[in-house]
Amino acid sequence: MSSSNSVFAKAGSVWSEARVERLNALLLQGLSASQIAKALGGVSRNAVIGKSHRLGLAGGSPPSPPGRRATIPARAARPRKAPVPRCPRPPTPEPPSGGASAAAVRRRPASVVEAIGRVADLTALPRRACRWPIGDPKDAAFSWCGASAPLGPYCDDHRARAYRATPVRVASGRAPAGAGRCAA
DNA sequence: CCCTGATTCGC
DNA sequence: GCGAATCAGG
Repeated sequence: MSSSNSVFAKAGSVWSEARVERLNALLLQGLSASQIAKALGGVSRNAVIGKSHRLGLAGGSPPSPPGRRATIPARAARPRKAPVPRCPRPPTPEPPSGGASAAAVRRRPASVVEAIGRVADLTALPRRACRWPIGDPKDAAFSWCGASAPLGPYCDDHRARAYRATPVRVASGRAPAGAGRCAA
């Protein structure tokens, strides 16, 4: 049974857990696929989009902001080789209930820095401060690490999680939003 | 022409 | 599952 190599994305894979975390964080911030792609590095914008779709964070077509697609998804991609009559697409059941989804609150900043400036008041985070997103950016309690990160965008603790695919979970799990603070 | 995301298919 | 290619719109 040589099933497909469904080896889940782990350390070593393109999308490690840490990578996916960043992808989610940046996506929630409203960064564009290209921005995220460049932020992560090594991945193309299409890769980011594809991954976001697989994660279930399929954009959401923000109709409000100027530009950025506002069309129906009933478009057929290029006929690569054969028209292969696939199954008819379901009329996309709309789950409008519950709270606002990630795509519902996404904004459209021009850059990461801009996103940081608007989401959280990081006026005190000019440089060498850990930029690890804590909690949901859309949450009022959202905050950034802010610990000393002289070697990179993240502090020692988060750097390990960002660059290493080792999900070093804290003893009691993850720190709750708001309480996210790195011991400087 | 630039950008964006969405979709599909092949690997 | 991942990503290039392509489409489509602003």
